[in-house]
Order: sequence, then structure tokens, then C-alpha cells
Amino acid sequence: MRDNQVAASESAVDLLLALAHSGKIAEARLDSALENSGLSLARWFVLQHLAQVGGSLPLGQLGERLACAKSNVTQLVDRLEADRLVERVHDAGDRRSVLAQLTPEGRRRYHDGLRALNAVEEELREEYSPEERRQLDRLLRRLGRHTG
Amino acid sequence: MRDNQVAASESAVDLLLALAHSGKIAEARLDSALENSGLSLARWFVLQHLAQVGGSLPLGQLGERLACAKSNVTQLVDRLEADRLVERVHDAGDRRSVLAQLTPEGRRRYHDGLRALNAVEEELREEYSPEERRQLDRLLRRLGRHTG
DNA sequence: AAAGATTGAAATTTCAATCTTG
DNA sequence: CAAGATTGAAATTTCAATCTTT
Repeated sequence: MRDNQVAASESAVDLLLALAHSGKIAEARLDSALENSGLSLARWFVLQHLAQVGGSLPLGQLGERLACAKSNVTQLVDRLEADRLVERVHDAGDRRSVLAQLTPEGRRRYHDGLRALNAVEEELREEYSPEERRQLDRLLRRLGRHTG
Repeated sequence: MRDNQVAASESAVDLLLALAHSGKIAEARLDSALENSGLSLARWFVLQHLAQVGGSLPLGQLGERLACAKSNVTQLVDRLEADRLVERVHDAGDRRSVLAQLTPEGRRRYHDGLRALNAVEEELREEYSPEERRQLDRLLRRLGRHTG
């Protein structure tokens, strides 16, 4: 019974497993980088996506971008709204839809978080050359195109 | 106020963010692949690590390999023990230590899960060439070497 | 009925405190 | 006191059911 066989990356599953594991490690690092800014990675991600698109997004689309359940988005936005980093705004066009909108304070906190995150850059510099970073990034962005 | 700047991979932070996101996507796929085998990805990971090292491992070391809190390992093993997939065994050498040991049924379920996971291979085949898979895998394994 | 969002319950993970052994 | 593990509480995420609007 060969159990010690799951080692290299012959199979595509091993690749997914490696991706899942690397993702965990990355998350842990980012989370600890944000520790002093009073934001969890999940909360910062919300602010980031809103900032990226210019300030607001329907909760449903936010859920797609965050790759999480929509009920989670509701509660995430609840907490962010309690901290005045985000506001709920009714969508004029479709009254079923609710927009999460970045507040000025939310925008500041997003930038604060970004600064904190950038502080971990040096760590990664030791691990990857710029060329390798580009290569890795290019490969990662391909994931999720087909079935994501 | 340039908010739409976080796009390419100039910075190392963007790479970590991409890793975290890709990890989520990978996890979701693996989890749904395991759906019919009655195992969550977290539980299968435990079985996998035990199988990889030949059958048993102290809970602490299991936590390191899984990159999760030790209290989580305790509860993970609780549930696996309830399902008779793993047994707790006292460590003869150090009575503080507790080993998680794969049962015969646990070993079977590990292989069942592996089969289910391999079924998602075809999806990935469309997304990456063998050469790209090797490249991506090689890069991922470098993560966590320095500060893990 | 379908889409968007919310609610409450359950599963999972983490954190702080505690217990036992070295 | 250090190390290894466990417990209970809190935070986070998911799932199923529900509500409103299209």
C-alpha cells in the first residue's frame, strides 16, 4: 500500500493541494501584517474591492469577487457598517439590490491597511526574484477562468 | 487618489493577495470534489498527512503541517476519532504528547478521498500545460521557507 | 418563478486560560 | 518555568429557509 506517493506534482490534484496550502500561508502572513491596523484580511479585502471599482458595489457582486457565500457578505458588511467604514445604499435602478459604499474613513483605513501590507514585502523579496514573482502571478491569475 | 492601482504584480503584496485568492478557489474546488465522500478538505488533509508519514503523528506536529491553531487540531481529531478514522495513542517516550494514528478505515477513506480528488484533474488540464504545472508547483513550494 | 438580500442555526477556526508532564 | 494538549468562549464562514422585488 503505497501511501508515501503523494509528493511531487505529477498530478493536477497535487497542484490544487499546493495552491490551497500556499494560500493558507499567504493568508496567515497578510493577517498578521494587518494585526495593528484593526482590520482582518477578510475585512480589508472588502475595502479593497470597493476601492478598486471606485467606491461601491452590490453585495452580490462583492460575494463573487470575494469567493464566499452571500450570507457572509451580509455579515461582513454588517460589521464594517458598525465601524463606519462602509455604508449601505439603496440601488436606484433595482430596489432588490443593496450597494456597499466606502465611507471616507473606510477609504483611509483601506490605505492604512495597504501600507501595513506593503511592509511585508521584504520577506517575499528573499523568496522570489522579480521575474519569478511575475511568472507566479501570471500563472495564478489563470486559475478560475474555466470553472471558478 | 489612485485607488485603481492594485492590478498587476509589481509588488510582493499583490502576489500574496493573489496567492490567498487562488488558495480560496482551490479549496472550494477540492471541497466540492470531496462532497460525496463524506469528508471535508480539512479532515482529508489530516488523513493525508498521517498517511504520508506512515500512520501517526503527534498533534503538535500535525498542527504545524496543517498550518492551523493547535486547538483546532484537537477538535479536528475529536471529530475524526468519533468517526473511527483516527485513534489517539499515548506517546511512550513523552507522556505529554498524544499521537493521532490512522485506523484501517481511516486509511480506506483517505484513498477514497484521493480518488475523488483525482477526478477534478481534467478541469485543471484545460487550464495548465504539464510544463506550467511543474513551474507553478516549483514556485509554490518555495513559499514558507523563510518565515513560514 | 427568479434574483438579491437577510436571518438563524450549525460547522469551522482561533484565542485565552488551564491542566499535565518535563 | 517550557512544552504539549485540552477546554470554553468568541469570531468567521457556510447552509437552509425566508422575505422583498422583478
